[in-house]
Amino acid sequence: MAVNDARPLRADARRNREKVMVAARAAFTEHGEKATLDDIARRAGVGPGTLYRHFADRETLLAEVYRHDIEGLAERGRALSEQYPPGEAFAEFLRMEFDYIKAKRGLGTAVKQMLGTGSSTLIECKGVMRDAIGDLLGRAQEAGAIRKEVEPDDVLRLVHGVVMATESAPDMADRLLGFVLDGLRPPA
Amino acid sequence: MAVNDARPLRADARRNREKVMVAARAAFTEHGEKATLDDIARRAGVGPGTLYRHFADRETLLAEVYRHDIEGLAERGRALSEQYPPGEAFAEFLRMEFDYIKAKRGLGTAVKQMLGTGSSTLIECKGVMRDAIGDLLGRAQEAGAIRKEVEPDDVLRLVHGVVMATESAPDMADRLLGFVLDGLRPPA
DNA sequence: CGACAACCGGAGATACTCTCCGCTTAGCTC
DNA sequence: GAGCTAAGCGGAGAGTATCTCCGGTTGTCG
Repeated sequence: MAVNDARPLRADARRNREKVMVAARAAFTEHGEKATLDDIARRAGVGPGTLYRHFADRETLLAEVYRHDIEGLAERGRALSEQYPPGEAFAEFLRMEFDYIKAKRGLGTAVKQMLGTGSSTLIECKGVMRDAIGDLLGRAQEAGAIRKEVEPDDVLRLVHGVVMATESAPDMADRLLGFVLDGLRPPA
Repeated sequence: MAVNDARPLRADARRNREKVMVAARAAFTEHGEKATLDDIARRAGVGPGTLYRHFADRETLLAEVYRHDIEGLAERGRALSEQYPPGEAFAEFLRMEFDYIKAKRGLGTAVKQMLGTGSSTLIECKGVMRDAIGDLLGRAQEAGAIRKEVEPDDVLRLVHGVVMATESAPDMADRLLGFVLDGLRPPA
């Protein structure tokens, strides 16, 4: 729906969709994940009806904003693997993912809750992240920096977990991420 | 409020408060953290007004239910330290905490979100857990099973994180918890 | 038992999500 | 550029959840 229709959106519709996305990103960043949709519509200068035609419900909107960000993250991840040695690149990527979710107060938690509902957009996001992590992880493993039995999903979840657990205490983030990374390294 | 008032509650009020707690625990376990409060009141056989006099809002109620459970957990934790050797007791406690939050679908996430709001009940919970963990952690550290620089707060947050991250995939829980525990052990 | 404070409960104020539909306008055709 | 058509707009409002207020009721104490 609204994602891949036969004919392209009319110009005004496309504009409005974009305005809503921008307003939504701002609102979610500012008020946490529970910004009201009517308010987002108002900020965007469109009626609630317009917002809801483009995004079926609050979760869809949230997921769409998230998807956009995730794709940017994965992109930067690919760049990392060319700038750093394998082990470093991996650790650096985790820190990056980290900073992102940290900047988005509560968004991570909200997204996590939605994963249970089976949103197709989020499943897509997960795939994108899994690929990005999988690549870096594979290299790190070949280089002997990370245990062989660790899988991309493990990393995905661990990072998410640490992020969520430190949303209210960002200072601890690096420290905890460090412990987790140690747990992924091969035994000396 | 309603926690430590000068005079004790009237008998009927006390009864109602208890009925609401029971209904709330059932509802939260059954419908996840978003069971409606009016529904809880109905189940408990009281009016919404009564519910809201005892528990200022949804978060307060959730926190109160949580507190009750946490105290039980901490109690069981103390028992563990007498049944197992230090390192084992510690690991076993984490698994226990784990199973509890897992059983409570989504409650962990909800509680976590509230930590940011500074609920006094939850701060108390955290204190209780920190003490329980601190004790087991201290013994494990003395026995050389866990690194010296690990602090109770680290453990608290890591476990919470893993729990939240595996709410939608409980099968991975043990595995991830294992990685985290490895990260807390002294380097070989 | 009588009086009074504590407590009850439900009607309803408020707020939010999401829908429906009459009006507007972009974009194609001639 | 004028007219036609369907895509799109936006706001009124239905549905629902949270939380409040207050007239009536009931426990408790002298």
